[in-house]
Formats: sequence, C-alpha cells, structure tokens
Amino acid sequence: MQAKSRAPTARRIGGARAAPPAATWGNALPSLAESAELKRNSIIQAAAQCFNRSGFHGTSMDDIAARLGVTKAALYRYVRTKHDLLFAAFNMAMDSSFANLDIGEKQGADGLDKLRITLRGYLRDLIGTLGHPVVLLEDGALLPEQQRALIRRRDEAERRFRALVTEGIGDGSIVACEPKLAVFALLGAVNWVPKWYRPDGEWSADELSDSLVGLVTRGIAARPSSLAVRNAATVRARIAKPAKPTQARR
Amino acid sequence: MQAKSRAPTARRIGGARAAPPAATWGNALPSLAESAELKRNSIIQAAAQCFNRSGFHGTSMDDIAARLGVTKAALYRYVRTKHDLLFAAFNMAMDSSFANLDIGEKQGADGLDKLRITLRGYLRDLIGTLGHPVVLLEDGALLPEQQRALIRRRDEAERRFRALVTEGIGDGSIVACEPKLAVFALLGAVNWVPKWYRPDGEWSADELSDSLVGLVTRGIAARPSSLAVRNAATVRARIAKPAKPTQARR
DNA sequence: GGCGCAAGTGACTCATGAGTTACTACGCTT
DNA sequence: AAGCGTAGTAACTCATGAGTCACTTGCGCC
Repeated sequence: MQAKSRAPTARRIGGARAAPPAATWGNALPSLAESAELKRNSIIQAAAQCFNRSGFHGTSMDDIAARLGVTKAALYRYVRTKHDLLFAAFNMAMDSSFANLDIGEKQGADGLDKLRITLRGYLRDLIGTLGHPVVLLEDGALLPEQQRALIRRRDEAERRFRALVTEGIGDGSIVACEPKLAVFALLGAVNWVPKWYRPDGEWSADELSDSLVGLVTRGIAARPSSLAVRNAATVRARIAKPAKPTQARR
Repeated sequence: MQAKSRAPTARRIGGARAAPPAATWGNALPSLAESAELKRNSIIQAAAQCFNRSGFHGTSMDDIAARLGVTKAALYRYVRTKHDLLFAAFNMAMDSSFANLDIGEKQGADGLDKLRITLRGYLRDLIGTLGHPVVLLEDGALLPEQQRALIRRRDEAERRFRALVTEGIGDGSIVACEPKLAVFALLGAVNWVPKWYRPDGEWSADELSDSLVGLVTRGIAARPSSLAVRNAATVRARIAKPAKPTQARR
C-alpha cells in the first residue's frame, strides 16, 4: 500500500531519479527545487537530441514533449521559451569545452598533449553523457542577445585552443602552422562527429574519441607517430581487396 | 533606342548573364529554355546561401525571393516546392564530390595524392561557386524519397573516398588507419569550413583549400612533411608572445 | 475529510509561412 | 494594332507551431 503511493504522475518527466522516495525528513532526495532542476536538465537534453536530428526550426515543442511522454504545456513550467532551450544546449557544449580546457591545460605535458587531452574529453562529452548538440550548427537561430553571449564564449574557447597550438609550436611538439586554421580544422572534425556517430554502432564513445583525436592531431604533430588501429587484421583484410576506384556495387 | 529595349523586368532574377541580347536568329544566346535554366540555378544558389545561414526551416521562400529581388510567387515558375530547392542544393554538392573524385582518381600519383586533389577541388567548389551549402547539415529536412536518393549518392561518394584511403595504405603513401574513420574526419573538417569561412576574410578560397587540405591529410600521410605556412613571419611573431594558457583578455 | 499546492492536461489564440490564383505588363509575331 | 505567351505581382488560403489559460488530479497536512 505504501508501495502503491509511488505510481502516479509526478515523475513522468525526469526518469533522472527513480522516485521521490518518501518523507520530508528523509531528505537526501531531490528536494523539490532540485528535482525541478533535474527535470529541466532532461528537457534540455531531449531538446538537444531533437535539435540535433531535425534542427531548431524543424523541431516543435510537441516533439520534445512527446519524447519525454508529456504534453507541451508541461514543459513551460520549467522553461520559458524554445529559444531558452537552444541557448541552454549551446551552453552545455561550451561548459564542456571550458571544463576540458581546464583539465587539458593542467594535465598535458606539452602543447600537443594538452590539446589532445582537451579534445578527447570534449568529444567524449559531445557524443557520450549528453546525446547532444550538433546544435553547434544552428547558432543563427539564437536570439540576438543570446547569440552575442554565446559568440563571446565560443571566441574565448577558440582563443584558448589556439593558445595551446601556439604553445605546442613553441615547445616543439607541434609543427609550424597557422594556429587559427589548425583549430578550425580540429574542431570541424570533432564537431562533425555527432552527424554520423551512432552509439550502438561500430565504435564505443571512448574508442572513437581516442582514435579520432589521435588521427586529426597527428596532422599537426611535430613528430607524427603511427596510429592506433583498433584491429590491424581488419585493415589488412580491407587492403587485400584490390580496391579499384569502386563505382561498382550499387 | 534599340539599347533601351533591355531595361525592363525580365532579367531581374538571373544576373547570371548580362542580357538576352537581341534576336531569334542571332541565337548563341540563352534560348528561353536555357535562360529559364539559368534562373533556376541562381535560385538554387541563393537558396543554398540562405539555408546555410538560417537552416532549411529557418529560411522562408520570401527570404530567398527577397535575396533575388523578386516575390515569392515568381520562384514557383522555376521550382515546384521548397524541398526541391534543398534537394537540388544537396545534389550540387554531390555533383561536385563526384566530379572531383573523377579528377583526383585520374590525376593523382598515389592514394594520398588522389585524395588531396579531390578534397582540394571539392572544398574550392564548396566555398566558391556553390553557395556554401552547409546544407549538408540538414539532410533530415528532406522528404523521405529525396533522402533515400541522396543517401545513396552520399554513400557512394564516401565509398570512393574510402577506396582512395585504402589504396594509399596499400601503396605506402598513407599510414595504417581505419579508412572509414579517416574519411569521416577529413570530410568533417572540410564540410565544417562553410560554417566559419568568410570570402572577404583573411584567406582566399584557393589559399584556404590548399592549406586546410594539406593540414588534415598530413594526419594520415605515411611520411608527413612540414606544412606550407602562408607567412612564416606571422607565425614566428605569434609564438614570440609567451602564450600563457591565456584566459586573459576578455 | 477538507484545503492547499504542485504537476499536468486539453483546448484555445495568434502569427508565420508554403503554396495558389486572379490579375497586370511587357514584348514579339503577324 | 490586335493578340498571344511569358514573367511577375498582390492578395488570398490553409496548416502548423509557439505560447497561454482555465481546468483536473493526486499528495501532504492539519
């Protein structure tokens, strides 16, 4: 009977926590305000996934609500406008950038190493914990003030990335190149990933992050090593086929 | 007086050709059907630019029409639906892929060289003649049948890219790697370019294509050389600054 | 065992945007 | 100079989607 008391409507949105267990004094539980925050986060995450699939304008609030098993109106208890969702999703990506820059700058042995650590972490976040956002592509959809704020953050992040490249050139770990261009290339390859990556596919998020970052940073490494290949046999097998310029095989 | 006859409404759209010069028998001129085709093309290009800026759903037919100095209804003489425009823009990018694959496969000395030639040509088209269709990002907006057709073409192109990588591994120009991953990384960096490239900016389309492709393909080159840097002095100057991990300078 | 409140719902308003249609203007032919 | 076809416009229809509001429902509390 007590067990029954947890069936009802309340926790349909979140899924973020099993249930608000029981009493007030039990505490150590999502304290109302907290649980609202949890729900808000799962809304943002769902939104990011929808945006990622269909774009900002191509996603309706009903879509997002449906994904959470709720009605549109419910969302508006936790979110003011659709633009807020986009903005929040963007900022999550930015938060990840900065957090991983902090880590990379601290832990890396030289410029190149710092860059690798940062990118790896960022990519892992991008395709891992949050199913999030190629939203990165829709910055034009933001409201003007939001866009300004976002661009400021993005520029700051890019500046720090470039600084790592410059540092690497200075300490000899990175070949002489244009840092700006290099960073655009690196971020392009990384930010493109959510476009094709499928979590249930051939690569795990970790494998992929390692391999991809290894591959792209090799392009600017002063002394490029060989690449980690997940399965040398596979590669050899593929090469065995003469590999005509294809066109065959519909 | 004869000169006057070319003022009026007809060629507002195109801009693609100066004017329909004069007579029927003069021919060697955009023969009605041809000039319709020209207009159609400039509509597609304008659409691609708009889509690039605001996304498919974020662009209205009025936007596209306005960019051409016409009203929406005029567009529908040359185009059946908005989706057709998206589809056409996609296909222009694909056409470029295939055309450049043809060239690269023919002219390249080895796998790596073929890949470089192809990518360079493709990127040049992407930011040059084509209206920068980052349209590439909005494939979800296509109608189901269009999407199927498009995906078929895209897969075919990717297969040919992968074949080049495999060939390169075989002939020793490319380091052992996973062709699939390598191609995704390369195309990611390249397809990302329209997101940040400004034609009136620091780099010309040619400079940029060369540098960027050089940089990203170095990541898989068996014997990576140094990079062509546009201006060594600039790079050195930048490195001169101690390049703390920044954060400074708002 | 009624009150208050937090969470959600269904049925709205209202704007925007795709596509259409009835009309105007021009130029070319005869 | 009358008539036809081509190019374009202004003013519509109609669907979709953001945001709102008046309402139900279940729970905790006295």
